[in-house]
Amino acid sequence: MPEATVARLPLYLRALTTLAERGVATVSSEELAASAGVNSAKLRKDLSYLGSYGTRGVGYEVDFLRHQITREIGLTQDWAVVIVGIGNLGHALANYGGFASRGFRIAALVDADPTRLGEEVAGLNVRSADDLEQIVHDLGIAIGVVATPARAAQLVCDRLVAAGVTSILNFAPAIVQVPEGVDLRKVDLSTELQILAYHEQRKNGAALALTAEQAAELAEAVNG
Amino acid sequence: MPEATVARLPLYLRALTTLAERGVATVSSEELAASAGVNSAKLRKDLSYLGSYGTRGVGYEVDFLRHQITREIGLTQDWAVVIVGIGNLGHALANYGGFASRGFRIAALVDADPTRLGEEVAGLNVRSADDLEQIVHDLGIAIGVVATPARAAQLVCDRLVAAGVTSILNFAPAIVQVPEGVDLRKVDLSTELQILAYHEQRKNGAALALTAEQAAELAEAVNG
DNA sequence: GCAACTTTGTGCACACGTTCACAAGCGTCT
DNA sequence: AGACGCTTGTGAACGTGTGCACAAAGTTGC
Repeated sequence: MPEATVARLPLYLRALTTLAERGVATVSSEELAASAGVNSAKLRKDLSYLGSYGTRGVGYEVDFLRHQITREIGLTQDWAVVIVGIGNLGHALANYGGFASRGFRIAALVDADPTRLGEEVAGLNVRSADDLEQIVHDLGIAIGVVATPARAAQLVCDRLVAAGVTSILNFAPAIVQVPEGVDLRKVDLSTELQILAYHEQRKNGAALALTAEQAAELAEAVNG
Repeated sequence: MPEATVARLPLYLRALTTLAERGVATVSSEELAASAGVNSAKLRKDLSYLGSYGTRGVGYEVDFLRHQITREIGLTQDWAVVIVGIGNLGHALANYGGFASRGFRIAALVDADPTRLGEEVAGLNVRSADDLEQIVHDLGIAIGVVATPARAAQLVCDRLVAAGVTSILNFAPAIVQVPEGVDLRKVDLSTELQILAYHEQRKNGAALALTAEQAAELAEAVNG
């Protein structure tokens, strides 16, 4: 299954959940694509990787398709997650309700700052980073979320990997290296803003360029 | 300039900043690529869109290249940003130091909850969502960050756009539509985890499949 | 000044992802 | 039963992105 398709399945799943809550029983690729914000042909091709779960002339059964995607992504089981770094962002992540409702259970919170140990966040006690290996092992954690400062990110990832974690979601603004076989995704808040800034500047630049062109035309009109 | 290249420029910028702080004056594409975690050919092609700023046989001058990328992305000016939705995530974003240091100034915080109004977060008073249009206009805000619950996201985006915001970074787990000419990027925490879960499951599944294959081989060996 | 070495910038081939367009299949209506 | 309308699933064309490989261009050493 193409990586691009995998990245869109959660999108479809969310759209289907919304439809199910509204009591919709069947949906066409056109409708589902619209509510997921993608092209209908792309949606159909994506879904075709799961199998032929649609009915021609009718569409897709919402509940059935939802179950198929859930199974494909692996959300039928629940995943234990450890969050490392309980600063502002770590707090927000620990309290984020969207994880639990999608099969991700925050199993442990870890921080290196001794003054934070024992603090209760989202119903869990913050534990020492020294115990990271033990925690990962005891709770059978496969997914780690890194919300530490940039300088700690590589070390934390190394230790997570050494402890047996094979999937890491990194929020720290740092490039970290992981060995083959470990999946690493990164979410970088300021990178996203920088990409927006680039386009924003180009919008303004385009306006200025147009003005320059208009000025040139004007000059030509005056001189000609 | 290709979109994929634009998305990598902030990465290079960060790597260059790190090098500059270490006092490195020049860097080869090979070294820079390594610290940004990309292929060196890709790095060179990306940089070639900016111009021919390297010296053959030597490499790139760190400070100069940094300045060029900064200019290209549009970080020579600073951008006023409004954060809408001051919940857990909004708090974390408001306090995130990485924005200010990269030319993004949090100019206003807005929330719809009347009990939160006037609360001071990161040195700013939380203002009423009713004043959104006024705030955007008065402070010359071009970039909006949406950290509201999912159900409010579309309305907030509509109002931001109507007020003149042309770039939006959406953290709400909802698909929102924006008119042509408005840039929308979304950061979805649980989607990222779901993608990891998919690969995690496949790793385990692959292990099981291997076992099944081994079992088949074993069976054949026994029967044959 | 020239040869040897290093590194950039880029043409080209390939892989990946997207979109179009349409045949195949299902339900409905007469 | 057969014709008709609708929607899926997919082959094929297209566009974008990646990576190799090498000529061009610079530096260093003699």
